[in-house]
Amino acid sequence: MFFTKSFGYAVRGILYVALMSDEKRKVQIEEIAERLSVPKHFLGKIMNKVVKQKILDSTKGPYGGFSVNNSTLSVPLLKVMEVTEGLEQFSMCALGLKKCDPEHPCPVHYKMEGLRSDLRKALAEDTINDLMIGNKPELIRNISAT
Amino acid sequence: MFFTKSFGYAVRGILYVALMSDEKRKVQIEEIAERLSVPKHFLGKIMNKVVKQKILDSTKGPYGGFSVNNSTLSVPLLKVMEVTEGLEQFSMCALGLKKCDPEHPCPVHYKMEGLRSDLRKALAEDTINDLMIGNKPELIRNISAT
DNA sequence: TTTAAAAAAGACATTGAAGTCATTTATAAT
DNA sequence: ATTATAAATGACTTCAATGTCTTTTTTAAA
Ligand code: FES
Ligand code: FES
Repeated sequence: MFFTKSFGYAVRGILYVALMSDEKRKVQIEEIAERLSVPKHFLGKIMNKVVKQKILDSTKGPYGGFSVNNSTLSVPLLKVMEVTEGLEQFSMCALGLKKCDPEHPCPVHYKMEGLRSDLRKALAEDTINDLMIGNKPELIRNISAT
Repeated sequence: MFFTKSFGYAVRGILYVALMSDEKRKVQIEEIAERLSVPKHFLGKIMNKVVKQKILDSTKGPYGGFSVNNSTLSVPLLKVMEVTEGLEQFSMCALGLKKCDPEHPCPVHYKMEGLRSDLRKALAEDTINDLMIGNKPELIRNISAT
């Protein structure tokens, strides 16, 4: 795949919270990790970053957990990528060379630049909300690892 | 970048040999590693795989080294990727889910499938020869890490 | 046939992503 | 105030990609 596991965990975790935290209920890391078959503590660290970047809210203590805020649904996947693995990918040479720019184009530079920008555009356009079309149970099934 | 370092080393190594082994001269790993600023022994292992897959020829001993064969120039980059890091990327879920198919599409499946197939197509179309247009010294500069 | 050169092979070391575990901090209910 | 709950934090382990070093194998020249 193009991304780190952290990115996948983050997207699925955010999505799960967005799908489940209907009313006042908050969603605990325990539940997310179980339903998504994801390592609990590792997911915890990733969700922590997500909260620090205001993509989700969290509260400690009893009846605490993760919940959406007023920006959650409009967060683009590119933002999630930025939080989890950074955006260096998009400015790195596909062949691993130090510089990647039109001044020092490796033999695949122009082609790769096009593909990278396609991917980046797709991630910038797609928001959490865009991933939530469809019926809830099916969506949840489709983000669970089985 | 989308690829492993191994892939980049392989492409650059093959390209260097294709550019330098004009006449009867063979190119040694020592020279390749130096010119491309790549770890010698690691490159050696990668070149070894490349030779095993008949992308290049090699001979041991004095006056030995790596040389192009009659298929080298028509090898697509996809083949180089297959040799170095495999093609699993193209059938893996972008979110890390076990299955990746239209039966179990994650929320980014269709978009990612499109992007992946664009990349795959680009790599399948582009051959070593396609990367060799232009003047030799500049090409060599452009695959050196500096 | 001996020697030197070069690739091939194998045994380790390093590194960063991923994962585990224990402790600390914050908070809601009583 | 105390307690229980849940996130946050930090120390550690694991694993695969990468990188280093040494030894082995092959081959051409003399
Ligand atoms: S220089 Fe290689 S992709 Fe830009
Ligand atoms: S199922 Fe996720 S990319 Fe195909």
